[in-house]
Amino acid sequence: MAQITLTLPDGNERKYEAGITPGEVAADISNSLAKKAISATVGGQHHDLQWPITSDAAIAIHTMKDRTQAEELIRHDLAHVMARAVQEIWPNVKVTIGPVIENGWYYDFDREEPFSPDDLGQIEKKMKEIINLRDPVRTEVWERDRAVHHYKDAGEPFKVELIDAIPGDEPLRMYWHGDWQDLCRGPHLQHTGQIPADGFKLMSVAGAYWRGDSNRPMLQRIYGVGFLNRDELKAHLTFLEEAEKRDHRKLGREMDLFHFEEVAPGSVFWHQHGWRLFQTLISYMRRRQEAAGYEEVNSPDIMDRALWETSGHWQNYRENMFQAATLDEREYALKPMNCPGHMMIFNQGIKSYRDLPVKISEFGKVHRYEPSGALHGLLRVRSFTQDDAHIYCTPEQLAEECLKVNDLILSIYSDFGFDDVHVKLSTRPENRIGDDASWDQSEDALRQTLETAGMNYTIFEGEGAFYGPKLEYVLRDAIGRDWQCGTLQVDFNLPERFKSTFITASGEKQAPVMLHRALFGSLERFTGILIEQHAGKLPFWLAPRQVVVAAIVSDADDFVHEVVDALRAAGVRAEADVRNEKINYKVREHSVSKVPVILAIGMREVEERTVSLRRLGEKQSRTVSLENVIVDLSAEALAPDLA
RNA sequence: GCUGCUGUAGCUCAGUGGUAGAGCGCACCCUUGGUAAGGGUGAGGUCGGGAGUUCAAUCCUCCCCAGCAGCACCA
Repeated sequence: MAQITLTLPDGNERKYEAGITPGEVAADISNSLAKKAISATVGGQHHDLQWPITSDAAIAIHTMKDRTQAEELIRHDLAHVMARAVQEIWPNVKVTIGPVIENGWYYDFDREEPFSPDDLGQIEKKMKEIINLRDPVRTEVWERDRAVHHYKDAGEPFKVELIDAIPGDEPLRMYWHGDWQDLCRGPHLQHTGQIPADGFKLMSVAGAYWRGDSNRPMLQRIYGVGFLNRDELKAHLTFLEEAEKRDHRKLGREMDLFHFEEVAPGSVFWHQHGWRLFQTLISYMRRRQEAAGYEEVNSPDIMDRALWETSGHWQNYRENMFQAATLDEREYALKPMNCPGHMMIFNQGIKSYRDLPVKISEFGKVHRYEPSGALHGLLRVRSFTQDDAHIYCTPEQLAEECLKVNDLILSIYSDFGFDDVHVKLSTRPENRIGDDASWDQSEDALRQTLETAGMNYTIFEGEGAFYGPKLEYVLRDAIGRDWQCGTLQVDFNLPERFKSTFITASGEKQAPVMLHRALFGSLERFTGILIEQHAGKLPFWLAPRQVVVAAIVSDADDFVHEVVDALRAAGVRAEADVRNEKINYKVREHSVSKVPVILAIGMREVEERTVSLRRLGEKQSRTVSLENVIVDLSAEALAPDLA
C-alpha cells in the first residue's frame, strides 16, 4: 500500500497508508478529537470524516469551533433529519432535494395534502427524537445502475431523475442517517447527535416548482433555520423581529408616506410626506445628471402599436404591457420603457460625431403588467418612475462612458449610505436579438468597466436582456432579499431597429452604440430600500418632515410660529405643533413618526430667544440660540452635492 | 401565474350560526403641562366582493378580488 503524507495545520507532517480517512487521522491524534471531529478540510476541499484520502495533502480536522464548516454540516444534516422525520410520519411522501441556504436549509417534498403549521410542530418534535437517537451517519459510493434500481424500487421517481441529470458515469454517493437513506454529495456529521437539538426551528411551508421549472409539478418546500446553539437561534429570530419593524410597508403607513388600494394593485398612492421624499430624490438626481452632462427630456406615455413593433416590445413583451385603448382603429399601449421614445428624440435632425456622446435623461413613468404574485410593496410595482437615460456614443467612446456611469452610480449610492453594493453582470440569454460579435463586444465593455474600477461582481450567465447584456446594481432589503436598482446595459440592437445614425468624421452614416442606464432604477423601489436601510430614520436632508417646533405652553405659540417661519425661510422643512397637549406627548408622537429634530419652546426659550433642541433617538436636549439653530439646520438640510 | 395562509373600526387585533368588541388613533370638554402616552365624554363597522346552504351567515360551501410568505417571472 502506498504511503501518503498529510500536513497538519501546525506544519507537522504525518505519514499514513493511502486510503486513510480523516476520522482515523483524528483518532490517531487523540480520542477526544475523534469524538469532537465533524469534518475535515483536505487539500482545500470540505471532506467527510469517512472519505478516504488517497494522496499527499494538507489536512485540518474540524470541530464545532470551526463555524463555517459547522454551520454548513449542521444545516445539511438537519435537512436530512427533517426529510427522515417527514417520511417516518408520512411514509408515502416522496423526497426530492434539500440544500443548505443562508441561515438554514429547505427540503422539497411531494405530498398530496399540504403541510400545515401544526405539521411543522410535529416534524420538529420527531426531528429532536432522531437527533437524540445519535444515529450514526454512514456513506458509500454506488454505481449508477444500482442507485437507479434502488430508487425505482423505493418509489422515488424524483431521485431517479436527479441521477439522470448527474453527468457521465460519475459514481454516486449515498448517505444513511440511521436506516434513512439519501443521495447526497456530502459531507455530513458523524452521527445525528452532533446536531444541536435546540439550535433549529422550522419556519414555513411554501410551494416550489420541481427543478425550478414552472411547467413541472409544484412541490412542498419546508424552510428551516439552524445554528450552533440556542442563543444564536434566538438572536436570529430577534433579528427577524427587528427587521419586521424596518419593513417599508409598515413604516410607510406609520410615517404617512404612501398607501395601496385594491383598485390599483401594484400602483402607489403617494401621500404628501412620501411625495416630498420622492421629489427630493428627483431634485438631487436631476442636479447630479446635469453636472454629468445629461439633458432631460420627456416622451409620451401612450404610443401607437407601430412604435412597439419597431422596438420589438410588441413581439417580445406584449403580455407585460398595459394596452391603453383602440381608438379610430389604432391600437395604443402605455410605455413599459422609455427607450423607444428616446430613439425618436435622438432621430430628430442629423447628428454629427461631434455631438456624441448624446446623453438624454427622463424621469419617465412606465407601466408593466407584472405577475400578481410578484408584487411587493414599493419594491415590485406595476407602475413606476425610472431615472432613465440613454447614451448614444461611438464604439470608441463606449468603454469610457460605461466607466463614467459606474462611477456616478457608486458616488450617488454612497450619498445615500449604500457603500456595499453587489454588482451582477448578466450575459446573453438564449432568447435574444443581435449577432454574436455584437454580444462579445458589449459583454467585454461591461466586464472591463468592472475590472477597471476594481469591483467585485458576480456573473449571471444567460440573464441579460434580449437586446444586450447588463450590469445590475443590487441593494438588499431589511431581511436580506436582493433587489436590482441601478442598471447599465449595452445595446447594439435598438439603434439598428430605429435606423439611428450619426455622421462620422469621414462623412459616412454609422449607427451609434447605445447605453441604457438607470441609477436609482425605479424611484419607488429605491425609496422602499432607502426606508428599510435607515429604518425610517432618514438623514436630515431626506426627511420629509425635518423639524417640528412644539410649544410647551400656549403663551409660547407666537414665538413657535416665528421660529417655524425663520426655518422655512432658511430652507428647512419645519412645522408648528401648538396643540393643547403636553410636551411629553408631542415628543413621543413625533419621535414615533421619525421626525429628526424637535424644537421645544416654553417661556424660558421665549424670553431668551432660544430653542430646546432634541434629536431623534437621543434622550438629551440642549438649548441653542435661534440664530445658531437656523444656521446649523439650514446647513444640514442641504443635499450632499450642495453641502 | 403557481402552492399555502390571511382579509372584522383609520391602525393593531379579539369574537360568535341569532345582524359585533378592545387598545391606540379621531372629535369635544377639562387640563398650560418642561422632553417617549394627563383626565373625562363621544362618534365611528353592509365583518374584502358576489352567489349558495339555512328560519337565520361576519361565522359553513363555492367563485372572484386584494394582501402575506415562498416559487416562477422581472424584456
